[in-house]
Amino acid sequence: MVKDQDLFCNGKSHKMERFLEVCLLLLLYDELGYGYGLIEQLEDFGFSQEDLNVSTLYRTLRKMEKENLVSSFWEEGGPGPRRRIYEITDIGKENLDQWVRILQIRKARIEKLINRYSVKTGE
Amino acid sequence: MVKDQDLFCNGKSHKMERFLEVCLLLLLYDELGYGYGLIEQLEDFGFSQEDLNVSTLYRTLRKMEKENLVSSFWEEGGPGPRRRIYEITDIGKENLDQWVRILQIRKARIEKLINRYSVKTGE
DNA sequence: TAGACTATATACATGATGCACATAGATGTG
DNA sequence: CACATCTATGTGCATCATGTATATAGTCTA
Repeated sequence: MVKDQDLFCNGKSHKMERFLEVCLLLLLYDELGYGYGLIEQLEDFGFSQEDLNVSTLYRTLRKMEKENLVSSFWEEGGPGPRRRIYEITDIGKENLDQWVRILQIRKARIEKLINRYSVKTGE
Repeated sequence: MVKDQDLFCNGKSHKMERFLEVCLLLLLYDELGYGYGLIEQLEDFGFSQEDLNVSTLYRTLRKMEKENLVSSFWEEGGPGPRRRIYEITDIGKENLDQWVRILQIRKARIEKLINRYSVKTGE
């Protein structure tokens, strides 16, 4: 019983479909970024270091580039291993705008459900 | 360009992971229900008739029963084809409670992102 | 009795994500 | 110099939730 609850509340259920993608767009809207470096910045959006899957991060960035939401280039002469620097495109900015609208709808739907539940359980 | 936008905003992107499941738990928390009949009630939670996938609905209910979140029985002597009536279990109620907590976290994360975006775009 | 409607369900495909592992250059240490 | 460690990027396979298409079967109505 306790085991199942633990499993259920282990943080994996907190994931939201394509939320990472939107966060990345917003971060890159501010400034250039590269995969490994974005990990820290993602903590602000509720992604813990353990939570966040590095493979998913890189895969997502590559996918976003295929869809022309971001573009990338190799950093010249920085310290350490070379970095692929990402930059948001105009299409990416439009896309972000649409995502925010979608998230507003999601938020409203969640709010409605929470309210209906709290009414039932006696506020 | 317009085609891509249409594709992006066609409602499919409004889906939220396992949100249907939580809505079903809440509806069955109120009263007994059966698959086909629940479709109408789901409109309250932002599922349009077109949107909502009947296969997904039935599949989800069966899955929930396997996990002992709901139990079911065949209706006796009602009108029309026989209905499988679903009922929430105690485990289902606990589960719903946990889901609501998760949704509160999701909501907070979405809010934070929306706020950061609107600050950037000039409120 | 033929067709439409109600109702439930399965088979196959897709898309997002997680886990494990591969690669490779940079840096530090004995 | 040799070796381990850290930074950084990526791929292959598995899983999970969902969508599409289709199957089945009883009921109601013209």
